[in-house]
Amino acid sequence: MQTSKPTESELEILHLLWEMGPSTVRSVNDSLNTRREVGYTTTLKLMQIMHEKGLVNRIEDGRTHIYTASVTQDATQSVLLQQFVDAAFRGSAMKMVMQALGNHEASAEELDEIKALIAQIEENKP
Amino acid sequence: MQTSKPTESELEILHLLWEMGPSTVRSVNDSLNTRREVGYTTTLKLMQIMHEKGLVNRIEDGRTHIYTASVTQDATQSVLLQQFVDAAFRGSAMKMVMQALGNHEASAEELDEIKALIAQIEENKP
DNA sequence: TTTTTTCTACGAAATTTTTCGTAGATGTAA
DNA sequence: TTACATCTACGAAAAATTTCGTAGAAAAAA
Repeated sequence: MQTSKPTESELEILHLLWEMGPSTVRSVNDSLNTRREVGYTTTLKLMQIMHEKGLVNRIEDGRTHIYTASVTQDATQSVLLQQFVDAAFRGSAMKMVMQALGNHEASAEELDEIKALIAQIEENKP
Repeated sequence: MQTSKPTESELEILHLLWEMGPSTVRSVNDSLNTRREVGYTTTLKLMQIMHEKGLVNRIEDGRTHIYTASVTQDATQSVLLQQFVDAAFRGSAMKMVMQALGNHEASAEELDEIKALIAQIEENKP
């Protein structure tokens, strides 16, 4: 069940749905507009397209529709990550990780988290 | 000097230029065609656009043009990575790294590399 | 020299993504 | 009830990206 890759705008909406849970077009549009100006029917159309693609579910509540993401954040990010690594790093996830670690100012806690994860991976395959 | 974000097709060509060094449109198109079918003038047009955007340099060698990438692989990947992390992980590079490490089967050597990098980062800011 | 191949320039078609206007239905306020 | 606000559906414009055809110049082959 390969979830189709969302476009950038669709991804923005997915993030809001993951964050806010079941939402109307109105509330999604309101949230979007705290970041940038978008017309209501623009958001509506996008969410209709996402529904056609199966990225979101919707139920009718009287006259309005309530939308929820039908793909999980983890699965979506996993697909996007894979495609990004292929396109930008020619498939080398490790090179990408190294670049990310190098660029980014990681806190001590974050580094500890990563070390713990690495230790765990190493345990599972000696 | 922020290098403009290349599109996916442009990125594909940049990878070839990074790999092959100075190249003609012909040789870039030949390489592309080992992966998928692309018309010669399609590649030509793309490289002309990339030249306008400043993504590549070119010099004339008689009738033909020789192209080279004018942006480095590291700088480009850095820009792309930043934008990808923003769009797909809401800015959390560490979450992305964790996901990448979790998804990907990393070899012992690769994990060692990462551990070394982390150790180095920790040294530089105690 | 004539023909054929190979190059760039250029414009525009085709495709994908984003944006919005309009219409019609339904609910809400006056 | 009438006027106004809000919702979906729909089509299509606008913008960004990708693709390719044609023309004309220059080189290579015949």
